[in-house]
Amino acid sequence: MKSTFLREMQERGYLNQCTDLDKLDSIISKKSISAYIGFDCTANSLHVGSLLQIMILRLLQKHGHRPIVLLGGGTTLIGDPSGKDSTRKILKQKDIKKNIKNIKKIFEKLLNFKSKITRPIFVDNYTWLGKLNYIDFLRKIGSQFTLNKMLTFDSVKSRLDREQSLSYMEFNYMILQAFDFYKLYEREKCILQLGGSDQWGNIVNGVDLIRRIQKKEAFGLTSPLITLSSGAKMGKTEKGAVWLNEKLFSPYDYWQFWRNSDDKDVIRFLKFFTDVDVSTITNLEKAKNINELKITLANETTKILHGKVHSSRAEKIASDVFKFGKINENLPSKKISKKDIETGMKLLELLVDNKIMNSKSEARRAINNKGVKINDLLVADENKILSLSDFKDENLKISFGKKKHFLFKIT
RNA sequence: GGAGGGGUACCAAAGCGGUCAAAUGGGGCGGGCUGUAAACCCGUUGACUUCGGUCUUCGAAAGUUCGAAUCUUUCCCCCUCCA
Repeated sequence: MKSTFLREMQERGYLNQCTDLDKLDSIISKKSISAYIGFDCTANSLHVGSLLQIMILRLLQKHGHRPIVLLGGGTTLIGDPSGKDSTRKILKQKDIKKNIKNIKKIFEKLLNFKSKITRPIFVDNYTWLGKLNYIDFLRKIGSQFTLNKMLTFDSVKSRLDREQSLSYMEFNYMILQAFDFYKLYEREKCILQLGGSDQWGNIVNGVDLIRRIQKKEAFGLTSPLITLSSGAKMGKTEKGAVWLNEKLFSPYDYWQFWRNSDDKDVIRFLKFFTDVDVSTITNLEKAKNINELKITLANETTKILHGKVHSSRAEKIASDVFKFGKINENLPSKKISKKDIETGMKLLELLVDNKIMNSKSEARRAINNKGVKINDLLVADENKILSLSDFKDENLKISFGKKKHFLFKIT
């Protein structure tokens, strides 16, 4: 392969399928191009499930190409049926707008805005989808699609095969996504659409549409869907999704998420989710033991998203907590008033009020299962009432299990 | 349109008048072992509780009964076969 971009894509394991790899390679090795990935705006943050796609955008920049981030303000109003059993709830436009704003902030942290050539472009497809004229659209775009072919697409077929209902609205999704690509080709000279392998069908439609209307060639390139070695989908933990927004998922938790990776995933993840050179990773693999590698993984991934300060802080907290069992000042901490303690605060209430536990029953259970510690001392009494003597230097560390620690400070 | 089968907790699946807050498996959580890993073993898995109990839950609603996840009626949804 000639182009540095595709070569690194391959080295890192990002390549799954391409409409015409050789031709794309020869174009991309000669000049800088624009490529786009579409993101769904159903939630007000992206989670690790989208991270691979973002890494690909970063890689584009690294090799001198311009990423286009398409935020699907229009298509989210419709809902992509790919890979889904049932129609998902339809969001209000107001909520989608809010989501777009928040998601954009994540990209601002992850992408590079310094170079003029590779500075990302943000587009919201509502800009053009929102003002489509139905008749014009059917005549110009709808005429290019045959029902015969549309019915063969996996996203459609699997629904129909299982006799799950598929609304006419959702059925149109693929046409809209194809139209997006066509629009971006027109507006930004975007000749490449990237995406997860589940997007193959949608992407190919866009490539076809550009060929038919513009008589020009565009390309589609997909990356594999990443699963954990356990077979589970990436990005879910006991706490729910691993969000990229620090308000929903703290840098420390994010660091811990990577630190807790399965042994078998570590090298793959270093290639997928860090900027470390593949050759360096190969050397690291020999030089470091698996736990050191996990720390490298956690540091590198956290650095990319939250910055160096947060990543080294998280590492410090972790080593204090796990290696030395110390109370680290930087643990997520909450304040608690002296008065409340003096008047007798129940441990159960503290646990539930601070969302450490979801209910008092759950908290009771945890205590009875020997899972709750105060300043590293096991709590035996489920009805324990906190007193000032439980505090050590005005600090109260509550641990749930071995990994979750919370700090309370008296004020 | 006709015939049959089914909707049970996070998921799968048993229960088919009281002993059912509901077997079992998976998942989750906690403990043990370890390396903040995997595998394995143990415990736990509706809520509230003054730990006596109380309240809510088996697709929805109404009913029979001292008593219903279990029986009856109506409604909604899903699946299989035939047309």
